[in-house]
Amino acid sequence: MSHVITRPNNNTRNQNRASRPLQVAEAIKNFVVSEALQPGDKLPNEAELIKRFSMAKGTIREAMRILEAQGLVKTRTGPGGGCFVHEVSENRTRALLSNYFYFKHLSITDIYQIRKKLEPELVSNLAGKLTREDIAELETIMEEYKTPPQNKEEDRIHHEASLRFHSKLAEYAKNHLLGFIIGFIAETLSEMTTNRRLFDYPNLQLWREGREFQLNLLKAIKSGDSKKASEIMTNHMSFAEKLMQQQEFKVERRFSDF
Amino acid sequence: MSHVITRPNNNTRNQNRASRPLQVAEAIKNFVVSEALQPGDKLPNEAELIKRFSMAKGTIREAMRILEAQGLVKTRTGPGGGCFVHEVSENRTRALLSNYFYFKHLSITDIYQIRKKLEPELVSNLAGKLTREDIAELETIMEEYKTPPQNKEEDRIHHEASLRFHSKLAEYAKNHLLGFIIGFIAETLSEMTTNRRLFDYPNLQLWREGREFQLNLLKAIKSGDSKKASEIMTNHMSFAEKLMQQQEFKVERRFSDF
DNA sequence: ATCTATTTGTACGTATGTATT
DNA sequence: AAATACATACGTACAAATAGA
Repeated sequence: MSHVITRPNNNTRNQNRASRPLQVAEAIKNFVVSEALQPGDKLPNEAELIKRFSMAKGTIREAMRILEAQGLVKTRTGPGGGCFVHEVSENRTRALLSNYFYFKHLSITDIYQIRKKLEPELVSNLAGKLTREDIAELETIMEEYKTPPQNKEEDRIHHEASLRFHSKLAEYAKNHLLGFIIGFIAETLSEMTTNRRLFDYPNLQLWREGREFQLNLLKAIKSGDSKKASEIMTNHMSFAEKLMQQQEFKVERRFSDF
Repeated sequence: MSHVITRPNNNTRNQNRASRPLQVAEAIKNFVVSEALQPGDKLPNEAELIKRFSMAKGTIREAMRILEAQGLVKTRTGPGGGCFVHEVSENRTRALLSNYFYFKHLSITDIYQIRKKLEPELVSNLAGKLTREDIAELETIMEEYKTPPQNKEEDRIHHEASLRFHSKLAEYAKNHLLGFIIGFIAETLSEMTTNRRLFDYPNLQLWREGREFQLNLLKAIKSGDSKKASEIMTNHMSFAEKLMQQQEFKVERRFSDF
């Protein structure tokens, strides 16, 4: 017997019960699970839900906004429109997670403690597993790194390209949890360092190390040398951490949009 | 000049613009950031927002539901009530993150790859840093572990207590990112294993190892021996992973409630 | 290209619930 | 206990978007 959407009976009075929209949202989530609905599947439409729950239009709509805010559904107007189950996107999840860290404060040390442990692990997994296309994508990013930076602007572009390089590696992770964490960290660093105090002149040492790192890493990955890849990443992480520490980043706090 | 809440002007027509409630929600988030509002600070009330945005009550309310779903605000009724900035709770964030992994699928191997790297790191940080009260809390959890399990039910209780032990350690992390990840994983495992296929009889070997682990770890932490603590955790992780692999867990997929 | 049917989105007035004073 | 100041819920009417004829 499958789960049925109905109005929860609140005979009990005056207690800490959830608001009606929240109740509706939870009921719909249970419905999705019990019916094993997949992304793209259609939920009952507004009119139908109003009937099933015996609640007002506004209440049902607020419930939909809750589910939408969580990224679990998308709605479309028009014929054939309605409310559809939606796979929660990585971007949205990252944004929600940054909201959590808006009031906490992460230091460079905190972030690099994780990076130093996980990124070597990641490249160790990837060694020998990337397709020609994957490699090509990484090489495209490296193109941006080809020449030494001539000015501050190029310095900034290089810095962001280097974080994109790490994000791209994260995308290839078979371990989705590992990939998500590393991707999240790369984005966080990218946001933190957008407004960073740049060196007074382009940093050639940084450029050289970064380029060498990418070249060596790619070579190790191509040749399937896990141990080597891991080592290269470990060394790079130590270098990057030291550099970031020196630069006294101005951490920009903000909420990410969706 | 600070950011001001006003109605976004959508002169443009018929394009992929965000829905009004979403626009309002984003505007309010920007307002919070620009005014540097802190948890507990009050947002303008419904009537006020209706005026400022020149939008209907329902639209404003839907926007509030979005922010509430993200855990960024809480509303209270009554005089002195209204909408208040709220620090996003860890539980809520964990729930949102599990939604993301609802459609991805994490294996025991995936999860333990992270655990094996991060949990030793955590206890290494904690060694010598815990207060008498912290230790006491951990010992309370260990109480549940004191006697060998007599039946399946006790076996289950022990298993959950052991995950709570890890969660508790995560709470003490100074590195909030590290703490969050470990706490999230512990909760995920706890959910995954609620319905696990238990052994036909209480597992004494598991109990013995678990208890020994907790005792030894606590000793190392008390004495401030980071290296020892890390080692003990590493060994325990290997043991736990092997055990989990053997048990062919039935992974229960569901959305977490709030 | 226009109309039509369908479905969500917006607006608003009213009534009710809830917590503080 | 009553008044007050809010949020919550309801129901209707109409606007906007979109697929298909």
